[in-house]
Amino acid sequence: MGRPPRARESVLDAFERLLIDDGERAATMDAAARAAGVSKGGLLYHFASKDALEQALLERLAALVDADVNDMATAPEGAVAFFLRTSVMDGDPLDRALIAASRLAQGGHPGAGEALRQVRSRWEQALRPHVRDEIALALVLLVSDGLYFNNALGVSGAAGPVPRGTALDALVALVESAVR
Amino acid sequence: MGRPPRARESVLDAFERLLIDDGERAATMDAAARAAGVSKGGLLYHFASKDALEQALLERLAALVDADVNDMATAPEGAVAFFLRTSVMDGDPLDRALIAASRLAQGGHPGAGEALRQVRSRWEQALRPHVRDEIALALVLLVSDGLYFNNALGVSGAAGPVPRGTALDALVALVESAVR
DNA sequence: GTCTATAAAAAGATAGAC
DNA sequence: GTCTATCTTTTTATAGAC
Repeated sequence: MGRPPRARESVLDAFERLLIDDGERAATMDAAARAAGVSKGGLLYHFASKDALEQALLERLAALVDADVNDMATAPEGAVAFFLRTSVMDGDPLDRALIAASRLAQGGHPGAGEALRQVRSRWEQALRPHVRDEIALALVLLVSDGLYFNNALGVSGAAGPVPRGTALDALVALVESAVR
Repeated sequence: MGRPPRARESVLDAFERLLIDDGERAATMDAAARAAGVSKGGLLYHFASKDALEQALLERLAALVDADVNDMATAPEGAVAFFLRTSVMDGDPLDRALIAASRLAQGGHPGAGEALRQVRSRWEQALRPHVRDEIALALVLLVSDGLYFNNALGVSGAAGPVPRGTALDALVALVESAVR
C-alpha cells in the first residue's frame, strides 16, 4: 500500500487532538480542517464524510495495538508489569488513539465500542499466561482500566490522582504479588 | 426548599438518559424537551440555558454522593467490599448521575471534571481508615474506576466483561486480601 | 488535490401569546 | 408554567472552479 498523503495524516491528527482535548462535540469537520490548516473541501477530498474520518481513527488504533501486544510479549520486566506501567499514559500514539476512540464510544459510535472491546480482548489473551487464574486476570485489566480512565478524565484538568514514580512501583509490586 | 416541579424533574431525567444512552452530542435541549414531553419553551422556563441544565445534573450527583458515603460508613460487610460491589453498576440513580457527569467531563465541561474529582476525594476519605496504606487505597480506587469505566462503555453495547456473581465475590476477596 | 460558494438541517436562544 | 414563532450560528454536505 502507498504512503498516506501528508494532508490526510494532518487532518487525522487534528481530529484526534480535538477529540482528546475538547471532546466529541468540539471535534467537528470544520474544526479539524482549520486545525490541520486545510479547507473544508480539502478535508472532504480525503474523508468523504464524518463517519469516514472516525473510521480512519479506529484503523489507526488497530495498527498501534498490534505493535503494543508484540512489545508486551517480549518485555524483559514481564507482561503484567509492562502492561500496568504503559497503562499510565504519557501521550504516545497508542495512548492518544485509545482516548480518542473512547470519546467516540461514549458518544454512541458503534464501531468505536466494538474496536475497544477487541483491544481489551487482545490484551486479555496476551496476559492470560502470566497470571494465576481468571480472577487475577480480571484484577490486572481492571487496574489498567482504572489508570486509563483517570488519565482520560484528567487530560485537560488538574494533574489526576494517577500514581507515578515510587508510588507506581509499589502499586505494580502489590498487584503482581496478588496475581502471580 | 420547595419541591422541584414535576416537569423540571422530567426534563432532567430525560437529559440524563440521553447523555447515558446516546452521548453528549445527542443530549441537546431540543431532544431533552421532546423526550420529556414538553416544548422547548417549557424547558427553557426551568433551565434558562444548556449550562443551567448541566449544572442541575451535577447538583443531583452531589446529593446522591452524600447518601452513598453515609451508606459506605455503616455497611455491615465493610467499606471496601461495599464500595467495590456498588462499583458494579445496576442502574440506580447514583450510577446514572455518575455516568452522565462523566460524559459531560469527557466533553470538556469544567464543572463536571471538578465534580468528579470531588466525588473521588470523598470516597478516598471514607475508605482510608479501612486499608493498610496509601498504595492499597490507590488499588481499591483504581479497581472501582475500572469497573465503572467498563460499565460506562458497555451501556449500549454487548454485556461488558464486568465480573458478577461468584466472580465478583472472588475479586472482592482478592482485593481485600491485598489491601487489609 | 485543494479551493470557494452555497445549501439544508440542527443547535442554542429570544420574544411574546396564552 | 407552557406554548409557538422566529433568529443566529454551527454543522454536515454538495457543486463546481482551479
